[in-house]
Formats: sequence, structure tokens, C-alpha cells
Amino acid sequence: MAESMQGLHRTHRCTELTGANVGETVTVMGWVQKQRNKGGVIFVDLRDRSGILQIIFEEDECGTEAFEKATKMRSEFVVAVTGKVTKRAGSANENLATGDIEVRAESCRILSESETPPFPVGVESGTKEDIRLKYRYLDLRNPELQQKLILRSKIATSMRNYMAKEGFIEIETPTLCISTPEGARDYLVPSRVHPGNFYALPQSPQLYKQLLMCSGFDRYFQIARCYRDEDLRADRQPEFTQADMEFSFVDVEDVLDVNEKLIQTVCKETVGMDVKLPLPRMKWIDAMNRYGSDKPDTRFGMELTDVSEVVKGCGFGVFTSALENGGSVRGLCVKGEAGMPRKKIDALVDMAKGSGAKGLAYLAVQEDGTFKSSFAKFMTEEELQALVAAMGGKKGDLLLFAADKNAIVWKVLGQLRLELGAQLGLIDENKFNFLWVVEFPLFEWSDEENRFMAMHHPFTMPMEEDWHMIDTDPGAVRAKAYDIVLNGVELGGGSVRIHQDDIQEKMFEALGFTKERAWEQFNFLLTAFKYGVPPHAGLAYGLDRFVMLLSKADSIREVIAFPKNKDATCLMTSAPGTVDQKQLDELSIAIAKTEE
RNA sequence: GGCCUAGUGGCUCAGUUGGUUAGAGCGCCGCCCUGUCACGGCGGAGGUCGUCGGUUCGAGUCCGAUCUGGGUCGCCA
Repeated sequence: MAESMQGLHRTHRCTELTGANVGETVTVMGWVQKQRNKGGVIFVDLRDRSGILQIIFEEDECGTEAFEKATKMRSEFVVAVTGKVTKRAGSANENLATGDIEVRAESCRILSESETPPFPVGVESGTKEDIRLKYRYLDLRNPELQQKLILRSKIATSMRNYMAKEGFIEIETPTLCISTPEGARDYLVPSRVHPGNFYALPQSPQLYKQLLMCSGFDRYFQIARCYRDEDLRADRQPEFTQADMEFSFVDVEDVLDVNEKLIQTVCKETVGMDVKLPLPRMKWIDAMNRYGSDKPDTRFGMELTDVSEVVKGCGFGVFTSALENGGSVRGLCVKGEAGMPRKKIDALVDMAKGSGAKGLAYLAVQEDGTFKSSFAKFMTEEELQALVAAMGGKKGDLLLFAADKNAIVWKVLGQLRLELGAQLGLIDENKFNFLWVVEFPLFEWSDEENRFMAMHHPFTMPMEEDWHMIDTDPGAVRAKAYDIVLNGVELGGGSVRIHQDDIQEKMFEALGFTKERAWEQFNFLLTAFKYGVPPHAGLAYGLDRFVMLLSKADSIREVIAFPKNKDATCLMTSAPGTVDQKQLDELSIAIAKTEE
């Protein structure tokens, strides 16, 4: 029987009470974490979002009625207790913030009873994630999870405050938008009023914020929900949150400068971390050459080495044919791992194949100076020695090589590097390495589409010094685009936008758009640009990832209150679900039968 | 869509080369206990091993399919 709380007022949260409150009569409310019945005395650990407080029930003090209720209290009952704060008579509990005090109950109410929960609540239980997601509201009672959401709130608040102070105006943009073709798949929303027409949920407020610049808002900021209908990962959800900004009358430096200070401020205010400025910068090409990634984890070394020149003309066909096809040969030097068991090496080879390599060549420099290698027989001793020297290989080192097109070699070795870094414990988990990656290519070639695609988006400003190559060698043109990377995770990215119509036209041309098609798809933006557009630039953070990293969570799901699983299903609500025929009819939608 | 991985009482797990009534800890229920806080003591309930099919005298244990969760590749301008 649940009781009313009529006439009761909570005076404190559990851990708001300290020794200073001894003697006060207080009323606390929360969930029963644990009841310990000693017969004549009952202890109840009461939990609220602040933490845990011990309540003690003794029949002489609280009366028979309250004592009887305390007897019935079970885990997750919601109770209210009024009593006097006292120093504990017994020993203190050092594990609790309130471990030296307790509340001696004078009366209590059971506000809500609870069935036995499906898994232990409020503690680390090791319960599988699908069960926890189904009962997310219970899992969220866990203090660790609560702390992550509280940190999220602090980060968002800190960002807002900073941006406001810097003169940014927070403006909401629509979530019912027009679908645009480039980029990720859109989530579509059918229009009832316009049968056969669809809104798209925004993948980002990109175009709107550029229009706001056209409107003269000068500095815009928004914490915006975004949607992408692509397959999920540990750090990807179908809906996620961007901390989004745009500036007028600026260039790259201005954007980076404000954002460095933003990062410094947020880190200091939320987790007390000091971030030294300026943040390091790395050109995209250097990031790829050194780390095989455009979001390098610089917490450890093991950088890639390009040995193309060294193996040119050697006897190993895999290497030479890769070079002949315009590719490269690069390697990783894994210190002290010459003795790595064959099985582990094979696993690395499989991993390399999984990311597109045809194979992975290895060479172990054994302690006696001899080589154990998958390709030594194809090369002369001199060639091998030169290769080892180029790699900086010493006795006891394991050298791994990939030979292919640059894109594949980078990817394979970049991934192996991360895997080995993790396996060998090279990563210092206490480091927070922020890094700007700048001078991204403007385009990347798509084999699938057989054309150049915008690496960032079609409104990204090329670097002026590269513009002359737009016709002759578009792949070599760099963009005024930048990413902010933290510990190997892309935290955010942005660019300077094109505000000159001739450049924009050329861009569309390079991307294979006809003028008509470009106008068809981006009509509103291109029209707006005809009426006076300021030079502008911006950046957006993946807020979820930011929180994930600052809270040291393993998955973005831990910092989102109600996340979806990897198939984009909500295990709690079962969304997405089917709808009534009536609803479909109103939307003029027929479901194509899917074969079993 | 591909690959890897897991699926045994409410939770976390064990389960040997396939062999009689499938185990443990926690939790749960009952009784006892006035200083516990991973409380303690005694007693008890609860699973047919994700599902379907196959091999076998016999399957949690082998095979096939399938479902569900997680990771990953493709994908994510």
C-alpha cells in the first residue's frame, strides 16, 4: 500500500547532510538501496541522486507502526523518513560520504513499493546491456550512469555559457527539413498534407546556420539533435547531439582560436582538467603518413614509415607491383615483439585483410640478428638490411608491412597500430590529447560513384593556393577544413564555407553536378547567396562523444539517457513499431510486402 | 549485407573426452538476531540449458538453420 506524501516536505538530499546537521530533524526521501534487519534494529540505506544515507529504525524511538513499515522495506521501495541526524554510535563507514552520521527515524512512509528488480539496481552488476536497456529507467538509478548524465549537463551548460559570453546567439533550427542527396541517408517523415512528399530529419543544421549568417546573426550557436540513418557503432547513434556554431567574417584561425578557448574552459569547468593552449596541429597528409588515420591517437608512438623508396626494385613482387600501380609500401615497427607467436601474427594478418589489404608482410628481427619473415626469401640480404634500417628495426623488433594503394595502406596500418597499441598496453588512459587536423583534401574519389565526392561537404572553401589545380588535379586541392580530435576520436569538425558564387559553381562542376541539379537541390541556399553573403565558417562537435571521452565511457550509449541498440531499436519502447492502417492511409503510404 | 563473439534459474557464471535426479555465488521467500553497512544463522523455492531440426541407445555438451545481444567491415558529405 503506497502512502501519500501529503503534508511532508523533503528537507535535504541524502548526502547534503553532514556532521554539521547533527541534532536537526530532517525529512529525506528516496529509494531503498538495502535493508538490513538485525532483529531489534533495522538499518536502511536510502539512495537518491546525491548518494546514500543510512537510516536507523529502533522501535522505542520510531514507534511500532514505523518499525513495522521498516520491516517490510525492500530494495527500490520509495520511502520518506523523518528523523534526527546523529553521529553514528557504531563505527563509521568510510566508503560513504555520509558514513559518520545517520538519521534516527521518528516516522516514515512507504510512498511506493517495488517488485524485485530484474537486476541489481544502483550498483555495478555486470548485467548484460540488453537487459539494462530494456529497463533503462532502472539502470539510470546507477550512480555511475547518473554521474555521466550530470556531467553531460555540465558540459552543455559550460559550452552555452562560454558561447554566450563570446557573443554567440542561440537559435533553434527546424527538424523537419528538405532531404538533400549528398551524405548520409536521411530519416524521412511523411507529409499528410502533401501525399507522397517527405520531410527529412536534419543530419546537421548545416544549411540553416549558413542562412543565419546570410541574415546577419554573425555568431550562431545551437545544441542540436541530428539524425543519420546509417548503421550504428559504439560511438554512433541514429540520433545524436551536435554543439554547432557558425561565425561570419572569419577565417580558419578565428574559428580555431575560439574553439581552443572553449575546449579549455569546458574541460576546466566540468572535469577540472587543464588544457594547454595552443592545441597541437597536424596537416591531414602528415596525419595519414604518420598514423594512417585522419584522427590519430597521439597518446603513443609506433608511427608508420614509408619504405617505398627502399624496396623499389626489390625481388618481392607484392611490394614492387604495389609501387607500379601507384601505391606505396609502408611499415610499422613493433618494438620488442619479434617473438610474437605465429597465431597472433595470423590474427593481425586477418585483421588487415578485413580492412581491405590483400595481405600483411612481416619480418621479425630475432635476438641473434637473423630474420624470420614471410617474404625474406624474395629479397637479398642487402635489400633486407636496408629495409630494416629504414624502419629503425632493432634486434627483437617485429616489422609489419602493407603494400597497396595509399588509402588501403594507411587504413590497414592505422588500424593495426591502434590494435597493437591497445594490445601492448601502450596507451596512457590518463592522457587527453587534443589535436587539430587541418588542410583536409577538398575531394575524395569514390569508386562506387566513379566521381569525386566532397570530403566535408560541397560548400567547403578550397585553399586559395591550391585553387589553380581544380581542373587539372582536383584530388590534390586542399580545403579550409579542420577536425578536432581527442585521443583518436573525431570530436568535431568544420570548415570555412564558400561565399563566392564562381567558386561554388566550379565546385559543383567538379562534383559532377549540373548547374540545374545544383540549383534544384540547394536552391534556397544559392538564392540566399545572391543577396549578400558574408564570408563565414563554422564547426560542430559531437557532444555525445565529447561527454563519452570526458567521462571515460566505452560507448556513446552510456552518455545518452535513452539510447538505441546497434540495430537502431529502442529495447525499452520497442521503437520503431508498426502503425495502424488508418495512419498509413492518412499518409497515403502503402507498405511493400517483404518476402520472408 | 559480410565477418567475429555471446545466449545455461531474477543477475553473474561453472558444466570435464556427449552418459544416471544440471551446479555455484548473489538475489528472492520464511524464521531468528539491537549497530549492521559485501551483516550473520537456519530453512526453502526457482532452470530442461535462446528457438527449430538433425546425428546418437543417449546432447547443455556434436552438426545445420534460425532468433536475440555486443563488436567490426561496408556505410557514416
